[in-house]
Amino acid sequence: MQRPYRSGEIIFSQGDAGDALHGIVRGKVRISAGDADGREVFFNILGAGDTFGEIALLDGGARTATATAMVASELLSIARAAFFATLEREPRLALELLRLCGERLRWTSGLAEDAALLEAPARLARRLLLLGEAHGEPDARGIVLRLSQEDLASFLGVTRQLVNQYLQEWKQRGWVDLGRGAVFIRDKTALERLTAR
Amino acid sequence: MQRPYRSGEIIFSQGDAGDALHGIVRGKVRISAGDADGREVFFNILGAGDTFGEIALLDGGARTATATAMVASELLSIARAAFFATLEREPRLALELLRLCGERLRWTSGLAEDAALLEAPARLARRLLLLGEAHGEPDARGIVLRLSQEDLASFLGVTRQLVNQYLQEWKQRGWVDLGRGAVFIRDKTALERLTAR
DNA sequence: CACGAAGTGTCGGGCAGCTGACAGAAGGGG
DNA sequence: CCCCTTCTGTCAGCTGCCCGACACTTCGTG
Repeated sequence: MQRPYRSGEIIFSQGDAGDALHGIVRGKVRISAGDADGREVFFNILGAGDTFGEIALLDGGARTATATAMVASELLSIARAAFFATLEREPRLALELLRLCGERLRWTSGLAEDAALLEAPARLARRLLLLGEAHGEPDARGIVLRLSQEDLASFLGVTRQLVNQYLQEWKQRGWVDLGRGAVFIRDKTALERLTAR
Repeated sequence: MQRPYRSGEIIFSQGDAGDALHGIVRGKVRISAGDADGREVFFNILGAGDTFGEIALLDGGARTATATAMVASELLSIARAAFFATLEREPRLALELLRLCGERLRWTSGLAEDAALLEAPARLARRLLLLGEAHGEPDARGIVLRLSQEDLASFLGVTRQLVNQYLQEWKQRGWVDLGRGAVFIRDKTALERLTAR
């Protein structure tokens, strides 16, 4: 069934006993995990056409992450029982879900690999490029990424100050431009050079 | 089809255009990724009954990681085309693979989360416990984990020296015992306290 | 339009973890 | 049995990143 979510509304929380798969009809959803002290890591940002919540759907276990609507959004949800019932009648649905899982696994293992192998500036450059590709909108000042530096920091597992430090450096060099709650990517190639492993 | 692998033999390498799913009949396989400079991250260690290589199987893309036989092993492999052909006749296979994907996603996102949120000692304690659960053998000196400190370090994305430093500290306190190429877990509860987030 | 909240920009001080280096112990293969 | 390789244990710098703090700007809202 379909229903709207307000901006900032929590769709489900890490640890919840949830078992529904959600699809985004309209809007943006952020997937994150946090610890008791309020520190947070971003796993992903999803947009229209994306699906999430597949882990709990598959094994019926607790939610591994928290999903929050970043803007007013419209979500389509299907519960575990209903999903598996549909699967019986429509086996091709499984293939679709498998494709989704493959994609998700690529993204997540990429995150883990980057975290272990890359220094902060390389990780920042890499995430900027990936997010730019997925959610950036073209603009006079470059490809716009509507994310606060705080959010970027959570994405990398570093502090806001460090993110600011590198962005400032790159701004000097003309690689990016900065606005309140936004980063403008101006020189993709320069950022790509930074991510060289 | 089934075939044996020698200890240390590479099953597939990161970046390869592989498209087969592998199952472990006998032996142990390590899944890792590396950068150009030879640094390496471990993602997982798998044993008999486990399956791996599902990402490339699902989307036909490049291997995200390298798989190496840690000991002499026997693997069962099925190519992409054969797998999807079987899937047509046996739709329940898809459910099995979906369950596997859910499991893998849980593990991988746990890795990414830990890397971002936990300090080195907490990560070390956590991985010791998880690996101990999956691959530890009971022994007079505790639960044995047959892994060099070098390998443990790759698992966490830190240096061998740091791993050694914490293991020494914990050995003093009687929480673990150390041998060449092995860690003996003696006090699970103490290690669990360290992982508290 | 005034105020509070949220975001940016910037600084020092401190420390966790890295680099490089070396010595000793424990296998393993010829 | 001996040599070579692998692994452990340890130390002394160095540095990347964190923490706390504060000023300034922008935006939303009553």
